[in-house]
Amino acid sequence: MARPREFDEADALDRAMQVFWTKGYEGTGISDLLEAMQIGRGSLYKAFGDKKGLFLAALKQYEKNCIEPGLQFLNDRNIPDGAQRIQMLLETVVAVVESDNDRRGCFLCNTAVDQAPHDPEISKTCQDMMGKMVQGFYGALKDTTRHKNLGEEALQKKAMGLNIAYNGLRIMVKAGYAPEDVRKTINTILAEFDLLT
Amino acid sequence: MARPREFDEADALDRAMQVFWTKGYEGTGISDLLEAMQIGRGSLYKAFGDKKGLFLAALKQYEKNCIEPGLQFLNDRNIPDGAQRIQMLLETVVAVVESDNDRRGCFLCNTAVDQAPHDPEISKTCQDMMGKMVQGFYGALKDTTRHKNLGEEALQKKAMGLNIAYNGLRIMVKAGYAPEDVRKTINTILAEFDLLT
DNA sequence: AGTATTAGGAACTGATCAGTCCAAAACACA
DNA sequence: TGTGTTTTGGACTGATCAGTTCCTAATACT
Repeated sequence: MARPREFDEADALDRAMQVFWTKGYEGTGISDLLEAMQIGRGSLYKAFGDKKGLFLAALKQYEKNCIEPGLQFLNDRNIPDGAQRIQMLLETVVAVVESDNDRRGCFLCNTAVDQAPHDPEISKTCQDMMGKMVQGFYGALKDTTRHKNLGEEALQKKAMGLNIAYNGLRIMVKAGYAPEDVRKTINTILAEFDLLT
Repeated sequence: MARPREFDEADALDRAMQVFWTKGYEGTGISDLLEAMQIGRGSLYKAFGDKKGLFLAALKQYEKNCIEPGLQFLNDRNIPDGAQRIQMLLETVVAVVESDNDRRGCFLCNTAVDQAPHDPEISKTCQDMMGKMVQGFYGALKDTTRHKNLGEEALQKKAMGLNIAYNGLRIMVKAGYAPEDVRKTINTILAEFDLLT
């Protein structure tokens, strides 16, 4: 018995995510969001509370749209060798630069760098999401012949190491390095972590 | 034949660097800078041009104050084993958290993430500075018994790999991870890169 | 002392910031 | 066709943004 919402919330959230991802939290104005989301001011504040609320919702949307598929890929037994899965995931980092000239990096990493230190709620969300990434690497590592005999703790540590390497690669891209340099570094990482196929 | 400057430029730059480092470019207002630098608006604009000019100068100051000493340390033969120098450098990343609860991370990494993609001049500066970091790791690697027999290219690649691991560790700190987790990851990195002493 | 030149600082610019308010609009139900 | 409830979007708020202007202060040189 009320007026129904005229916009699709998930759709609007996707657009908001893209804006925050591209311009960062501080770099994004409410007007940028309104334009991208194609909704009015009142609707935004009624649906998401305030800027930070919308940002957190967008971050969760990133988890659903980008992190979760990554995890599924890292645990996808259709590619039997986990090392190959890891290699393919790392190569997406450079692929998006080459195909779309997309240097926005990882929205999660970006947020960890520029917002997590200033807000405990965002900090906690970042740690949770990074924890999931680590578990993704862990799952892939368990499916490698070379490491399946390692203990659980050793695998966890290696997974954490891979995750910070992944984050570092994302920074390298944002700093502006050429795709071939990034690719070379990916190979180095794979070699050092004993993941060359 | 003119009025002399009343403030010390390097000193003011140090303070500006601290503010930008702590709050980021977008998060920093001119008023924040004026308060920290203890100078007036006119002086700031006369001496540094505009906000971006001041930021670039502060970034250079970071290079001089923080990057260069790091490079010297990585190449300091008073510690004969390069692997130990690398270990000690990585441990400073967690040490600043434990002693000062300083989670500002690396000003260079922060800038690469949130400003480099939006400004070619900053992008270039970031790449230059990261290149220096890589050369620092390279110098240390050359002083390790285990790797001195590696070819130059292999050493360069390993140095680049260490640099992105370093960047990843910085992100981990900013995300809010506990010092013991970071320390554990440092050990993992050292192990994977065959740098355990 | 007088003059040229630069530094300093406060008042001011228009633009933009996040957020609020409110009247009109659109629906469900009676 | 009312009536109650919620959405909508534009007008508006005061605060802050980066940057300019202009007058005074402080020096060096003649």
